[in-house]
Amino acid sequence: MEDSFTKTLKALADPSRRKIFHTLIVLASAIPITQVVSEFEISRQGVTKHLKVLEDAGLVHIKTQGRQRYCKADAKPLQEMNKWLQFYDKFWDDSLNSLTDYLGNKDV
Amino acid sequence: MEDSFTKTLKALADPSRRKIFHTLIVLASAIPITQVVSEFEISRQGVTKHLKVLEDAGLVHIKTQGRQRYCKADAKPLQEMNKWLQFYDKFWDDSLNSLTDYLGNKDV
DNA sequence: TATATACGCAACCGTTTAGTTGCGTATCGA
DNA sequence: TCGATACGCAACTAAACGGTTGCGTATATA
Repeated sequence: MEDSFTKTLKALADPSRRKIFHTLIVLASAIPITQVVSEFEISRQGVTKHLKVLEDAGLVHIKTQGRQRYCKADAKPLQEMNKWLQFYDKFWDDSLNSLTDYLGNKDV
Repeated sequence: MEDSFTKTLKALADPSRRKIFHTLIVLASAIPITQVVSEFEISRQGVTKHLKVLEDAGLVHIKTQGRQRYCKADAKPLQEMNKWLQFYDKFWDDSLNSLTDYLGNKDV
């Protein structure tokens, strides 16, 4: 299928999903889908779809309890993103120092 | 239109574009589109489209010189990504300490 | 001047995406 | 047991996406 990192990026590339993820992670506790829906202007099915994408990326975990499905955010997949970024931080300040550090020519 | 952060994430959510970006940034110099194309198995127009998305996200800068268009990667938009991530690193180790740090209840 | 090179633009195609509506069903409370 | 609640599943739609092909054109070179 698709690698997990691509899944994570795709999941977070949508503003609605970022909002849902943010809401859930700040809430820090599991809440039923209906309650998630009440925070947004999208339909229940719309939110459910977004939650599925987030769940597929491991950014949200859902467990059923009775007739309710509790959602909880999980930031772990972001670690991979952070790791990915760490490679590029050598480049983003545009300074020759960091670049030559990467290239290993510290004497230049 | 679309906010810059969403553009950045969408641009990088595609594996081909990540590869192009990576190739360009490691190369550290501006190269013509044709040369970029030669590194991949996608058609020239495919690569051009990807470059346009990357350029629109500020991850690549292109300048014309004669009949050639030189592309150069720019990691600056990644800083915004890094900043975004920094908010969430409080959550990804799952420890109560970091969470309570965020909540400001250091005495709990 | 003729030819090759390096591109842009536009059309097209199949797939995915973001979102909706409709309907069915399991669970809970009165 | 009956109605409300909390959902899933499926179908649908309009738009975007990743990629292609065809054609036109400016620039460089022989």
